[in-house]
Amino acid sequence: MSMHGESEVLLTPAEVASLFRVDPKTVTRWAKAGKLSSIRTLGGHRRYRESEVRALLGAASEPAEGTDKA
Amino acid sequence: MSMHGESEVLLTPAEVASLFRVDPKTVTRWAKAGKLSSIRTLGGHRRYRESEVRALLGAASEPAEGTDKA
DNA sequence: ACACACTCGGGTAATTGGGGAA
DNA sequence: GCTGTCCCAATTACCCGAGTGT
Repeated sequence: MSMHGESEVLLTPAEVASLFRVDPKTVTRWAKAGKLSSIRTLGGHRRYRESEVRALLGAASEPAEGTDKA
Repeated sequence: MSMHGESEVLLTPAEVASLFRVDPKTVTRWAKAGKLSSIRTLGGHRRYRESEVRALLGAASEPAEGTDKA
């Protein structure tokens, strides 16, 4: 066996949906809306980058950060 | 130049499956469907071209990039 | 030659995609 | 505007036993 250790970890729609506590269809909508990048299998199913999902999960919108607009 | 002549890097079904986050059997199905070229070992096992796999993996839709260029 | 992991083949559930409506 | 659920068709995942690769 060879070890390259260079692959990007991809997540299935169900995985992402589970992480966000939403329906898999909703994750699909996010991908369609361009809010989330997706890689397609040769059969057309979507795979998502774990790193990107994690980043989005970590992006909290607490009332003490972001833009002080209003 | 990046030609190795006939020394093309080949990947095993498990390798390709890992890259696409699918089951090795699914990769086999892609090969049967002609969506992916495969080379057979003398025993009948399939091997895949890394360059081809990489090219197919590059088909990712990104959210909104190239817009933040003020 | 032995052992172990992987891949082969076929068949059957589960998931996903797309559209549309609540 | 956003999400969850319905339909149906396609794709994918897991079951087995047997052969291959190192």
